[in-house]
Amino acid sequence: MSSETRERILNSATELYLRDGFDGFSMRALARAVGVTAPALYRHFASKEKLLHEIVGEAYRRLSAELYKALSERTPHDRFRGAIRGYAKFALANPKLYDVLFLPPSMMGDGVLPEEIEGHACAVEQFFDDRVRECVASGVLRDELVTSSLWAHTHGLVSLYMRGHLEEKGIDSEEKFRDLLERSTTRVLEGLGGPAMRAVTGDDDSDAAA
Amino acid sequence: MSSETRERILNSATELYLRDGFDGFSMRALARAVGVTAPALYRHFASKEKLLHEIVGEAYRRLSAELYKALSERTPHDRFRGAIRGYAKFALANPKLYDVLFLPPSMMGDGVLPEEIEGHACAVEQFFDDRVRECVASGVLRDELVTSSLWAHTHGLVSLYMRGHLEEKGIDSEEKFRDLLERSTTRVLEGLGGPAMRAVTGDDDSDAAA
DNA sequence: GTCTATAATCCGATAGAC
DNA sequence: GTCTATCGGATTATAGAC
Repeated sequence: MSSETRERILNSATELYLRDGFDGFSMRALARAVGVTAPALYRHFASKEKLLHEIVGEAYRRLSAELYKALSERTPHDRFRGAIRGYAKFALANPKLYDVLFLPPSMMGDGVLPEEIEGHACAVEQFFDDRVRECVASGVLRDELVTSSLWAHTHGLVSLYMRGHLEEKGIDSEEKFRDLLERSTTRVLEGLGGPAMRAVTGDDDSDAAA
Repeated sequence: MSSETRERILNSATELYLRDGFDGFSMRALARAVGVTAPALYRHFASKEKLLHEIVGEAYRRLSAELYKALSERTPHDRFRGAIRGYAKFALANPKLYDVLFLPPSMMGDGVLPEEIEGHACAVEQFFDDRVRECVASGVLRDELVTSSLWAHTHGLVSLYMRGHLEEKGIDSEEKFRDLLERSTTRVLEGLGGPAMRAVTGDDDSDAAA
């Protein structure tokens, strides 16, 4: 039963953290939300900072679980597209936890993040690197450099959607967003440029000829 | 003289905001920086919240100023690339101000954002729409739908860089980031796919043939 | 318009009873 | 494991003298 209370604290803490930020987050308000008194929280977490670090760890754990599902796909391209879908699925299913992964550093406290969390972050990046690398090997992607471009495109779309910046363009439901993500990813892979694009970028960027 | 003092407060406030972020910002620290005492600030701003709203307005003003510089370029494509550069330039020069433009509204204080700020946000989106539209008209971009893809790609890259997620890939300076942004944008316009891409996306996505 | 002084509130964390 | 009580400190904001 002890871990059940811990879980309840952690859930409320995640919500409060994303609403109030690191400094705005208060152990007292958390205690009120959970329905206990403040000192009781210190039976489960050594300090405010430690508690918040656990939230970040949980976020990475859930994201990783979703990503690794893509490994059951059969081709590099399917695993790569599956990874993007899993990434977005995690973000839409856990919007607050997703926000945690990209919160401004100023809201993550003064101290440095524990090594365990840094490890989780590296693992996610490595996962995407691996997906891209095997796509390059099979000729589906141009080169390893596209990892940044694709991650940026995916994270950017998710981020804009979750903050309502795509509503003016008619993207007002998860279904429409998933459709946009699929079509936008395909377009990015094929090129956003129109018929006149080659003339514009072909002669002043050596990367185009490589 | 009265508005001059106000300006001095606002400048220091912006600076402190850039250093400490939304939560770390304190009226007392601001008073110390300006060289007056805290109560004096309340002669010029009704509350901390009102003062911070003015800072958000300042953020949009700086972003817009950077964006509009791109209008002096001579072709739609140059104006569009210039807009992306200006967007990133603002973000790198004012990282904390950039963050606030994408923070959930719940973290911007209790009340609703002033209408003036909402107007600024819409103006920025309209600006990007216009840049894409004239690129479509001149055949440099495929269609208006790429606005989301390009904004997402740019915002995503900036966001990943500012949170240190690109350091493992050797992007550890603003100069390297600007170079990555240029190359990644060009690649996205031309397509990230390799020689085998058409076979993968050509038959199960009708958008490819359009 | 700025100051000193202060009210009122909130915070993280701990001690010790139960 | 949770409680009451409390320390030491921070904050926003106000009152009233000058």
